[in-house]
Amino acid sequence: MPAEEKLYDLAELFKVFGDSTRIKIIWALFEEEMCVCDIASLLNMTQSAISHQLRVLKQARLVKPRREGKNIFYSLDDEHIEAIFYQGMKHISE
Amino acid sequence: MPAEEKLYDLAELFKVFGDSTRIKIIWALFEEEMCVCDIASLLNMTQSAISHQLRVLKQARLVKPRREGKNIFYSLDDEHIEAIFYQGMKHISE
DNA sequence: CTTATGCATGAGCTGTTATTCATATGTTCA
DNA sequence: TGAACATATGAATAACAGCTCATGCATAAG
Repeated sequence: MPAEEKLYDLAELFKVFGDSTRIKIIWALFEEEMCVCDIASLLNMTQSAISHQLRVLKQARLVKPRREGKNIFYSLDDEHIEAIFYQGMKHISE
Repeated sequence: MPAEEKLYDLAELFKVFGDSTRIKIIWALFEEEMCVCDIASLLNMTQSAISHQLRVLKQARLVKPRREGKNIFYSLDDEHIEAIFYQGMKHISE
C-alpha cells in the first residue's frame, strides 16, 4: 500500500475529474485550445462558472493558460488524461 | 464530444474514486479479497463507515460481495481500475 | 429458541462544493 | 484617458457527501 499522502493525492486528482462540467471542459480541450468565453458558450454556462472550474483544473496542473490579447486560451497540460479517460470509458461501457 | 449522458457517467465514476477512504479500500483489494471487518481494522475505521463506502463501490460495480458464513468478502469487479490508478499515479508523480 | 457476531441501513450532523451575483483586474482601441 | 471587452475573484446560497450513532437483519453456535 502506497504512502497515505500518495493515496490522498490520488483521490484529489480523481475528485477533479468527478464533475461533469470539468469533464466537458477537458473533453473540449482534447480537440484544441480554447478561450474562456468559447468554452462558456460551448457548454452553455456563464463565464464565471467556467472560470471557477478552470481555476480548479489549473491548480491540479491539468490545464495551462496562454494570454493572447484580451483572451486567455487554455490547453491541456498532461498527457495522461486521455489514457485515464479512455480506461474510465471502458468501465462505463460494459 | 460524447453524449451528455456518457460524460455524466464518466464523472460519476471518477467521483467514486475521489475519496481517499474508497481509494484505500480499492488498494487493499488489489492484494486479495477481504471481509468488511478486516478492511475496517486495516484502515482503522468503523465497520459502519466501511460498509457505507462499500455500498458506493458496489453500486458503481467496482467491487462484488461473496458471503462465507457470517462474513462477507469483497473483491474487485473490474479489470480497468488498475490501469486508471496507474495513469493517475503517473500524473501526481511529476 | 437464544445469544453473539458480522454486516447493512437510515437519520442526523457537519464540512465541502458548484453555481450565481457583484465587482475587480487587465488589455485593446479610440 | 476613458470606454469596451475578456477574465478572475470573493461572498453567498443551496445541494451534496462522509462519518457517527442507533438499530435491523442474517447467520452460526450453544
